[in-house]
Amino acid sequence: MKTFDATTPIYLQIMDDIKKQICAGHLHPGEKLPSVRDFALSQGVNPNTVQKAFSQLEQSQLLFANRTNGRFVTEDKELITQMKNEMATGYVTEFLNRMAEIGYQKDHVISLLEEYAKGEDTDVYN
Amino acid sequence: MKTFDATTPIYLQIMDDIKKQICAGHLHPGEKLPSVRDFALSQGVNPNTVQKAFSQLEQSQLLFANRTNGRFVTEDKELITQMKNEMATGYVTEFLNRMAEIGYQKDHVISLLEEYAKGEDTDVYN
DNA sequence: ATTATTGTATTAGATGCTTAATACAGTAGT
DNA sequence: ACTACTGTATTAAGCATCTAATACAATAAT
Repeated sequence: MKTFDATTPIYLQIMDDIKKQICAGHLHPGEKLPSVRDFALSQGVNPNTVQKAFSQLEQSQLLFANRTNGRFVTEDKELITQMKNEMATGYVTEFLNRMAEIGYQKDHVISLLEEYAKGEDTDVYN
Repeated sequence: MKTFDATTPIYLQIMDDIKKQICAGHLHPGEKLPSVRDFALSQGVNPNTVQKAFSQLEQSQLLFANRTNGRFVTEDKELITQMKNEMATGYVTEFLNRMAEIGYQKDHVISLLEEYAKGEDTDVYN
């Protein structure tokens, strides 16, 4: 049972979660996903909402479906690393843009980040 | 005439824009804002949408309204710097969380950022 | 005083997201 | 063959957002 941000469509948040889990390696290439119904149950949302998220991820080749066998993560590792890079650069540019919009130039941003990096270090992967 | 993200309510985007402009110093304490109608016209949205955004910013003390004289930016500079800090730390933590979620620990993030910082430097303020 | 401009309120309709309740088709497991 | 599970599709309802068209109240400008 996850909590969702009320200001963003749930199906988009589900898509984002799955993409992140694939990027992070928590979902492996070829791995089977829960069924639409099970996933909906576990997230506390309607199966239709999950179906919408899954089918859109399928359109972008990240998932593929066997008619009655279930849905699986793509086995195209190249596609996955590509997506990971795109998401990373997207986050970076969005972050720098936002910081610039409120008056922080890049030097300040980096100093700020270095402080935060010293603070805690709760990384598990890599 | 701005462009809005189709996946986020317009009134929230307007609120965010104004908050950023106040943080960046593009809108000064006590400065008068365009009228609801003018602002709506300039942004290509409905006056009701602007009214919603403005009135919510008023609730958080960032703006105040004179019944028929218009709307103005708060003159509480302390409040503004406080908001700026909150937004900055919010952006930083959100950014680091996102990067961690896709498998980048903080060391990598900083290296990445330093590359981007070298690339371009289009800062105008500070 | 009159006019124009301000914020504010109301009603109605269109659209997208979400839920709910079903139903159908294909296939793995038995 | 039968059962259970899979993805998929459809219809209806509720809700928030957005737009549109007005209207009212208060005041600055004239």
